[in-house]
Amino acid sequence: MKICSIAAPATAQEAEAIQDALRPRLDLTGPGPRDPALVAGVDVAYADDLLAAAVVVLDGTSLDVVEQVTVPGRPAFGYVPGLLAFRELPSLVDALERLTVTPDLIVCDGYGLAHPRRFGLACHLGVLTGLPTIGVGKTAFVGSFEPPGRERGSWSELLLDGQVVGRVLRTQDGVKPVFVSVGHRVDLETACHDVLTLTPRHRLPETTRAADRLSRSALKAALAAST
DNA sequence: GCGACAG
DNA sequence: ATCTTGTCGC
Repeated sequence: MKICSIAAPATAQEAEAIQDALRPRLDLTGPGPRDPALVAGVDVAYADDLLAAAVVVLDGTSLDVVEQVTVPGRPAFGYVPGLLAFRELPSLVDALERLTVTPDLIVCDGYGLAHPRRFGLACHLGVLTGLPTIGVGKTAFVGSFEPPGRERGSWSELLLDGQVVGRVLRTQDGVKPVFVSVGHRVDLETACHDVLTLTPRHRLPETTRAADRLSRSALKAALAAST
């Protein structure tokens, strides 16, 4: 699939300006894909100045792997809270371009609309690919919230500046909740529905679990090959 | 001014 | 993200 490449800012100020310039291209019109046929998970693993980006496409119903791609690379930007996209997206876009199928939804590690400038990694990847995207974060980043009920499916609003920017969602009874926010072309209700479909027995979506494992093994292989 | 801070 | 042993639970 063809994807717009991400700009390479030299400074944090430039990076923030790029986010502000792209934010108007966001499509927050719902509802987006409910029970998508093909769902992609993306992740990046690091070791010193090397990295491995991975994309895994799953069948939305069986959750079986349909296709997977890995790409070795170098971090394009330091880790700066709020600017994660500039660090991870260059390599992830490379990997996505090598995909032979087009996913109906991309599940990102991290945040989307729940972001200081309302343009987290999931939003950025959505604008670049034109595909529906959502963000699923493992830890708190921005926004305030009350803990959701302990049962799977319980959720509470993630509020930022008086606006609902996401949901804190319990994906399994008694486990730590995850932070769901929309990226592009999906509404929050649909995003949470899809996350629950992707978490039949674990806290994290099968897409992120698969992408995480793949990126780590690819990094290990790249490390061995460079020796 | 001082912390906090996705991955 | 990554560095890391044993340990509790399904």
